[in-house]
Amino acid sequence: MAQGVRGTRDFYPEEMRLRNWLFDNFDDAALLHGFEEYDAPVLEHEELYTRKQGEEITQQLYNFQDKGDRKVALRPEMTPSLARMVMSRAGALPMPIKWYSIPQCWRYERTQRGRGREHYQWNVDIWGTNEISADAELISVLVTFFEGVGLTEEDLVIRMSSRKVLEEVLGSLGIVGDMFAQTCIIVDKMDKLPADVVSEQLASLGIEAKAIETIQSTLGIKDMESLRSMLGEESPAVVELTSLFSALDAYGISEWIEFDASIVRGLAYYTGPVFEAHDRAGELRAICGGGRYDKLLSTLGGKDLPATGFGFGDMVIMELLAEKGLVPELTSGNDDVVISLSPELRNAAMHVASSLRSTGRSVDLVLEDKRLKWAFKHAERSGAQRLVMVMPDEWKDGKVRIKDLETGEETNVDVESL
RNA sequence: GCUGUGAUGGUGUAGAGGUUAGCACGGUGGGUUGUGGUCCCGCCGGCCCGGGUUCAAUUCCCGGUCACGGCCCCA
Repeated sequence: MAQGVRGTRDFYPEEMRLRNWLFDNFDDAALLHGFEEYDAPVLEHEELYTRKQGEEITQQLYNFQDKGDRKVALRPEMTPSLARMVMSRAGALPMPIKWYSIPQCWRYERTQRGRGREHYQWNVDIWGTNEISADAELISVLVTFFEGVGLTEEDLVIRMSSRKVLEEVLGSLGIVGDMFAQTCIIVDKMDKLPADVVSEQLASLGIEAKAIETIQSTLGIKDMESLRSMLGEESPAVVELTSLFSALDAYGISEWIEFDASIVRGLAYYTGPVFEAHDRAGELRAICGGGRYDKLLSTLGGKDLPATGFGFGDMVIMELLAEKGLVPELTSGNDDVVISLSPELRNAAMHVASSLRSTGRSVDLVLEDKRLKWAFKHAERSGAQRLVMVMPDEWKDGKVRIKDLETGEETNVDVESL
C-alpha cells in the first residue's frame, strides 16, 4: 500500500478544516496586532542551522545533499530564515518589523505523541527594537489567540523569566560567553532530568560544586520578591522583568503570567525575556515558547539587530483543545447542493449553479445522474443549508424547487430571481 | 539509539487452532416515501510479509516490515 513518509501527516478534508480553523485563529491574533505575514522556502542551506553550541536542534536536522552536492536541510525552525531575510534588507526595512508566518518545519527524530517529523509552527516576531513593550506585545498576541479558541487562564499558564537572571548569577560565578550558552542548554533540562544528572553535566563543563548549588537554587525561584532579594533592586534582570510585568498588567493579562526562573529555553541565541506556555494540568509538552534574541545576527555573520519572538506548534495545542472539548465541529461550508432530476436537465442545473455562484453562494453541483435520495444524504453530510432541485415540471415554468434542509421548508423559486 | 504494544473489508472494530470470519460506517441496487434526509432488505469488499510447530495456522512460535506509544531529547 502506498504510504506517506514516516512522521508526516495527511490532511483529509475533515482534518484540513480543523487546520484552517486553527490557522485562521493564528492569523486573526497576529493581524489584530498589526503584524504582516511573510514566508520563506522550506529548504535552506544546512549551514544556516549548524551552530556550534551543541543544541539538539542542529543534531536533528532533516538534511541531505542535492544533485549539485550542496548540503541542504528542511528548516527545523523559522527564525534563521527570518534572520536571513531581515539581514539582507536590514538597511531598507523600516523598523520595527512586526512579521508572522505559519511555516511547516521539519526535524529527523523519533516520533511521539504530539511530535511528528513535520509540524506547522506559528512564528510571531518583532525586530528592530529593544523596548520591553515589544516582548509584552507578543504575549498579548498569544493571549488573544488563546481567548480566540476559547482557552482561559484556568487552562494554561505562561511562565516567564529572563536569560539575564542566569547571566547575572553565572557571571558572578565567572561563567561567561560560550560557557554560558552551554550551561543554558543543560539548565533548560532541569525540569525533565533528575537533579543529579544535571549536576553531573554541569560538572563536566568544569563548573564547581558550589556554583552548581547556586545555579540550582536560583532556578527554583518562582516569585519576583525572592528574585529581588537575591539579585537586588538594581539588577538588570530585575529591572527588565519588573517593567515587563508592569506592561503585561497594563494589557490586563497578568493572570496568564507567572514568573519562573527555571524557564531558560534550549536555544543558545536567547538574550533577554524568555517564556513558555504550559497547560495548567502539566500533562502536555510546552505549547509554545519564545523570547528575546538580540545577538542572533552576529552569529550568522551580520550586524546585530534586537529581536524578540515566539514559535507555536500546531500539534500540542490541538491536543489541549481536544482535552478541553474546544475543537469545533466544522462542515464543508457549502451553501447549496444543486441536482437535476433528469439527465435532460443537467445543463439547466449548471446554469442554476452558475447563477447561485454569481451571488456569492458556494454551490456543490451534482455532476452525475444521482438519485434524490443520494442528494439528500450528500447534502446532509456536507452540512449544506439548501437542496436546489431542477425538476422537469418546475423548469418548464422557469422555476426550481428549493428545500431548506434545516427547517424542511420548501418553495418554488424563479430562476431569474436566484 | 533503547523499549513496549499492535497489525482482520476502503474506514473503525469483534473473534476462534478446524467458523459460511461477525458488526458499524462506506459503496452499490432496491423497498417505503412527495422522484425526498429517517427506516427496511439484497449485494460488494478483509485476516501485513516470510519461515516454523501442527493432520490443520488468519489464530500459536520466530524473523521482517509497518503503525502507535514510552525513554533519551526536543522545533
